[in-house]
Amino acid sequence: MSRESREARIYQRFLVEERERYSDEARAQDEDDMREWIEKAEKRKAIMYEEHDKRRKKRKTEAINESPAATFLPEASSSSLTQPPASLSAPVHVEPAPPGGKRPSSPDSAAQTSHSRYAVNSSARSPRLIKRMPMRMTAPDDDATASDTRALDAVSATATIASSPPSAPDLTPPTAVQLATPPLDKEKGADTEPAVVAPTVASASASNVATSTPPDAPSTSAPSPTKKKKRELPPTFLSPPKASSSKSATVAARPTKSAKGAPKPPTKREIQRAEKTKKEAREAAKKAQEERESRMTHQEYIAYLPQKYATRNRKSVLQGCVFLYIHQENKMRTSVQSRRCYDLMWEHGAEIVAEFDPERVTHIISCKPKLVNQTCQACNVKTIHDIPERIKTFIWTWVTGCISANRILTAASDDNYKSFIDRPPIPESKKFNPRRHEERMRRNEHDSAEESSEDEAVADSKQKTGPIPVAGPSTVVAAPEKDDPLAEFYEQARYEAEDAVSGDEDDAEPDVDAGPSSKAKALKGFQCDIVGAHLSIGSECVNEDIVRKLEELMKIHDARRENESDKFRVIGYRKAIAALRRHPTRIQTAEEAGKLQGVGNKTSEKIMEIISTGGLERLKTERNDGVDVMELFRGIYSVGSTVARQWYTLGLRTLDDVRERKAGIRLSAAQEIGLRYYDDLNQRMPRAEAGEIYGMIKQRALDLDPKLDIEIMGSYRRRKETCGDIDILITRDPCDGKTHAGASRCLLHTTSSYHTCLGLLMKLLRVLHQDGILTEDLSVSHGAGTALEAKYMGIGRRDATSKRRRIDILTIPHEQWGGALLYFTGDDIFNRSIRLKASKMGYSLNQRGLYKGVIRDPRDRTVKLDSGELFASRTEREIFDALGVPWQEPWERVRG
DNA sequence: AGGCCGTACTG
DNA sequence: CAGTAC
DNA sequence: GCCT
Repeated sequence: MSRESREARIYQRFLVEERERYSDEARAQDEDDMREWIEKAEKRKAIMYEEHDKRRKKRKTEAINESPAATFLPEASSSSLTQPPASLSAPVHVEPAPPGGKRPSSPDSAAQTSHSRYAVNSSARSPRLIKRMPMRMTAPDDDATASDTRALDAVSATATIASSPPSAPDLTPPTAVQLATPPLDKEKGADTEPAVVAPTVASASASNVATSTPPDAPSTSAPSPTKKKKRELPPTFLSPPKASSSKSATVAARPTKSAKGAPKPPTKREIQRAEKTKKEAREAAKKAQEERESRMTHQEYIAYLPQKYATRNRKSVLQGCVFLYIHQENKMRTSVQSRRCYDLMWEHGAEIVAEFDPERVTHIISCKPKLVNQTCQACNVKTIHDIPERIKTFIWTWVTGCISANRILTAASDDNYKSFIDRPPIPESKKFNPRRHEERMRRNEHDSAEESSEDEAVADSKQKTGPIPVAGPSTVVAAPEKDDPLAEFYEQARYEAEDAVSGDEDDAEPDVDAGPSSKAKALKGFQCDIVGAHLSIGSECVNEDIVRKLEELMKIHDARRENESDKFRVIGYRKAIAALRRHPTRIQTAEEAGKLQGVGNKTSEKIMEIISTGGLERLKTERNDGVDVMELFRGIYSVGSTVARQWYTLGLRTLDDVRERKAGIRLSAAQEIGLRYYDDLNQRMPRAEAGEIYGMIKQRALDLDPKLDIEIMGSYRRRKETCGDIDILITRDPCDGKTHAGASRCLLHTTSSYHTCLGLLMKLLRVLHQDGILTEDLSVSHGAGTALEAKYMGIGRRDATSKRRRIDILTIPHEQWGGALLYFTGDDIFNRSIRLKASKMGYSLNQRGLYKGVIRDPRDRTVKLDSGELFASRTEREIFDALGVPWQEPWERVRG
């Protein structure tokens, strides 16, 4: 009550102040803009989804008919170049239909209409509108592509006009700013979105529930606290997968309980020590347990499950299912992953069998896609079609999907078809529903009505929401909800995460009884731990010739990129090269090279060859013009290896080919911009210029709100002599009740003050466009209009005479300053390294901060079953300390 | 043999 | 979802 | 590619 009302009061004051700055007329205009903006955005999004869906389906069917082919062809370009004859001479912006004309007509017409609309837009807009009203959407929303014109469009358009008149449309295509739908249209968006009035530090800690809630109706009227806050924590969101692992049946005592019961009174140190001994005992037991388990066969482990979980209640999500799990492992042992999968399935109520029994098995779960052979083998059938239709075949992600949705997913309700192994398409449409119903009836005799009657798709959206990480000051640990069924799980996760740190802290604490303090804790071997790694970088490298050759080789692999492993090969090369660059003395022998971190056998052999012969055979044999062309194409912003190869395969060889849209290629808005300023954007700018542009932007931002915190990051912050782009980070201390965000949806609907809805970033962009500092936009994050966290990516320049430069602007919640700074300062290798270390220590590091207690899907580590809890993020140093990484100034973080 | 950073926008 | 970027 |  008190917090809400105080926030409301603060917000009221904020409104009053804001109102004073606006004339009635201006406000009315802004309100219109905003309303219109929201409507259009929602409509457009709907259309886009629809279109996209259609297109995807179409493409799918096409793909089947067409041969894959498209490998790297060294020559034979000329023939394909001449293939679409008409197009080459045709006026540039008339796009030739793709060969075969499979696509709907939209592309061509879209390109044209958007051009013409561009003209209309820019001329029809009254000067006043252009000036203070970039949100205006004049374009009718008739076709998906053209309706891209929006938001900043007007502003960027004006800027573009200056440089090249619309009469040459081929040179100045519209700046298709993609100011996509604001998060407003998602329930979720509105909720997670921080309020204009962010809770103060104190109030944040006072509420242990989720994040700040936007002050509902700031004034009196009927506040509707009902629907919004429903979601705090879905009753049974997901379950502790990890829990099982630590649950060694032998270790009965649940340390979590005591931890929960005894909050703070005893000194921190005492608790830590007590926990440490407990933890050690636990760990020993756990390890022994793991050891035993790993020696079991799959069959044995499955048989052992009931015993392992004898003392625990099982969840019911998967109740009634009988799973056969398909894996690729040696039958005599079980891997950790498989065991975790078994655990998870069992814990959620599934029965598991080791051998296929068509009478019993209801689902076949494959640990990964495409294990058709293994599946057939396990089921003792010839083809996958011989498996009775009633038995569903899914891949593992389906299981985690079911668990987080808390229901059995079906192909009908879940369009994630990837979760399903390809089976004859018939059952899906026709027989599926009745059968599903029938099945459901059978397996849910007990908990009946509610489940079977529900519309799954709808139910899904209700339940999906996960727990929201507490974004408070990192020192505050929110207590889990008393009646939250997952409380104990969170507690467990937290406890385990602390294990990871406490060891490190021991090292720092002199008083702890010597003993096992420095156990295995000190994780090492991470690039980020090496202090002074940058020192040998600045000067010209003594191994430059070697590096050159290896870089060549890397580029070749980069260009080829036929499969996933090529990607990692490139990363491997990059690391080796970085190590070589850092090495201060001339490499003399292969052994010497091999000692470097990141340089292995293969590379040291190559190095040896270079040293002795001065060249690399491999370079000569592998090199072809494809590599050069791919490199050329990839220089275009937003063109990556895939597109570059596509174009090459289509016969394109030069940028002019691209400009002329040979072979009917189409460019995205960003690619078009990237192409237009190809030369500018591929050139690094002198450090001084970056500083100047930063200064100009900072000035304008401070004009809007003097209390902003603004910092330049990236290579500038690392003190590089030249900068590839300009990264600017903006935040604002919410201590006075204001933030840099705009109003959230609920405010928009409960007040009539739409003008306040424009977040700082939006306002700033407007100004920068007006002043000609920003000239084009590449992408603007959804939250730019309203959210605390938003990212802008675009192009700008110091003045009309200088080159165009990449500019990124980021706004973030104040408490994430450290995490964001760390991340956007880099460099790349340092980031990877420090994140890897975090992950190995049981944390997760991202641009928002360091999280602990993150639970990942044992199968797919990128899937988080629990997003964890913010652990440190206020300052960079806080994060370094938590990870045991020695402090390094930004310019000391250079690794590549 | 299995990893290799983690997240967001576009279309 | 794939591709791209940071 | 490299590393565990």
